[in-house]
Amino acid sequence: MSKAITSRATDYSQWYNDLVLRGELADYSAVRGCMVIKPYGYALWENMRDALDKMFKDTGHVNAYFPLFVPKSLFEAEEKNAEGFAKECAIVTHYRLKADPDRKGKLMVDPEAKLEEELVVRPTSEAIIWSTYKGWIQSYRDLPILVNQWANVVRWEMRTRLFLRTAEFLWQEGHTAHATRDEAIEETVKMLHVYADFVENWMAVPVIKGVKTANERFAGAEDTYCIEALMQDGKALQAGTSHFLGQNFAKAFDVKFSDKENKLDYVWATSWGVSTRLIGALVMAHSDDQGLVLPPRIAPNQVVIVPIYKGDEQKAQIDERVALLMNEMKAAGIRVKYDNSDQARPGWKFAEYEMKGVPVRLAIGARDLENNVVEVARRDEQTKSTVSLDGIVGHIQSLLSEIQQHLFDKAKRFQQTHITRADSWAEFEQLLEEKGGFISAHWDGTSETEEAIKEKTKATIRCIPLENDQEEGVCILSGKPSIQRVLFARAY
RNA sequence: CGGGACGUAGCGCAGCCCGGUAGCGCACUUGCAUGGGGUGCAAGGGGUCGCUAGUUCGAAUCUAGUCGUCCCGACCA
Repeated sequence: MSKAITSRATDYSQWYNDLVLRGELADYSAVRGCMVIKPYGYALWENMRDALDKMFKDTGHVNAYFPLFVPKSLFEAEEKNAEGFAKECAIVTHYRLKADPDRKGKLMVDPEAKLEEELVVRPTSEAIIWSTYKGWIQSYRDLPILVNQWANVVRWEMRTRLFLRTAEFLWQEGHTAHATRDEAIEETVKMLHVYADFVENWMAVPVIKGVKTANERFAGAEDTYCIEALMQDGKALQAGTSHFLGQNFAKAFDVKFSDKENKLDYVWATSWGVSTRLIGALVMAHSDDQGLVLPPRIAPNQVVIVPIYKGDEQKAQIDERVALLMNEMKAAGIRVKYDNSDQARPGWKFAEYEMKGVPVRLAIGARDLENNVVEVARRDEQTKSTVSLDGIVGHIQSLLSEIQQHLFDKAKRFQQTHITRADSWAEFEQLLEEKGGFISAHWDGTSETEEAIKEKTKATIRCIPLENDQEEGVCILSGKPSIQRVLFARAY
C-alpha cells in the first residue's frame, strides 16, 4: 500500500475514493454497485443517525418499520411516483432455487416457484406506507401521523460511487399524514430546517435551503424542498430533501378522514429523507490531501492518545497515567481512544489517525510525564502544541468546539465565495468552466429553458433559495423577463 | 447503455511487444535491535498469472470468446 493518497489537484474522484477506502469507511463488495460499510464508516453513520433520530423524536416523530418488498400493484398506484422510479427497480419474481440438473452442485431458479405477483424491492416507501395508512386513518383524531423509518432501499443505478450513489443505501424516510394542507407544508418546511440544522451544526457543512423546480422535483410530490451543499471541487450535492406530497398518495391509496364537521377529505402527506450519501458530503467538504478530516461532533473518535515509550517500564507508567486521563475524559463525554498497541510505532500511528481524520491527537511520553504535559495536535490545521496535564480535559473540550466551529467557518467561507452572480450567458458559461460553485442568475421560470441550460452546460437549477430576494431581471438564456435569481451548479 | 482502462501473492504493481522453470514493494511469520512523524538488520512463508477454448514440444505472454471491476458520460439521492 502506498503511503500517499491521490491529491485533490491530481484527480478529485480518485482522491475521494482513496479517502473512503484508505480511511476505512467503506469497501467495494462482491455485488456490483453495492458497498460494504466498514466498522469505522458505520460508527460515523451511527453517530449521524443517533443525532438525527433524537432531533426527529424531539419534533414529535416516532420510528416504525415497513417491509422491504412492495407488491407491484401497490407500487404502481401513484403513477408519477411509479414512473419516476420504474427504471431503477429491482424485482423479485421467484421464491425458490433448486439443484441445476446440468451443472453439478450448482443452483438454478425454480421455474415452478414463480410469484403470482412480482415484488418490487423498495426504492422508497411511500407506496407500502400509504397502503398501510389507509387502515390507520378514519378520523381527524387519527392525525397527524408522524412516523419515520430507518431502512435500506435499492435503486438500480447505472453508475455508482461509494456513498454518493450506491445501488443499495441506508437512509431514513419520514412519512407523515395531516388533516390540512397548511399543516403538511409546515411539517415539510420544519423537517427541512431540522436537516439544515443537523448538517450545519453536526457535520459542519453549510447548506442552502431552497425549493426544487418542477424538473428536479421528487416523483409524486407537489413541492420538493432541499438543502444543497457545496463540495471542494465546486460541484453541488443535494444533502437532503423534504417533500410536500399534497393529496397525491392519499388519492392513490384512497386514504380519507372525517373532519370535525364530519366531512370526508383526503389526507395530506409529506415525506423526507437523508441517506448515507451525507457521508460522501462530509468527506468531500472537509478532507484534505493527508486524509479525512472529521468534525468532532460526529467523529467516531474525537481524541486519540498515542503513548511514546522505550521499554515496558515506561509503557506501564504511561498506561497508568493515561488510564486516569481516559476516565476523566470519558466522564466529560469525550469519545477517546488509547492506542497503546505495540504493533505500530508512534509515527505510523500519527499518520494513520490523520488518514482517519481524528480531530485531536495527544502524544504522551516519559518526558511529558516528568513535566506534567502532553502534546496536543489538531487534525484540521495540522498544528501541535504542548499543554499542561492540569486542566487538560477542559482544554480538549474547548478545542473540540473550536475545531467544530473552524471547520464550519472554513466551509462557509468557501461556500460564500463560490456563490457568484452571472448576468449574461457568456459570464455564466465562463463561471461554470473556470470557477464552479453556485451561480446566481435569472431564469424565465420555464422547464424548456432549464432543460436547454442543462443540455448546454450540464448545470442544473439546484434550488430557488427560501426567502429569495425578488428582483426583476431577464433570463440569462432566453432573455425573457424573470422575477428572481435561482442557483445553478453542476452537481453530484 | 456508449467511451476508456484494468484483472499476475492479502494490497499496489512489473513481466506480455520479442512464448522457455513467475518477480518487486508493502503487508505477513521468526529473531535481535529500535521506539518524540509511516523503524533497521537478518532469515522465512505465500501465487495452477480472472475464466474457457485454441495455436504450440512448451502460454502469464499469441488468437478467439467470456466474466468481472474501476474511471468518464447519459440516468439519479
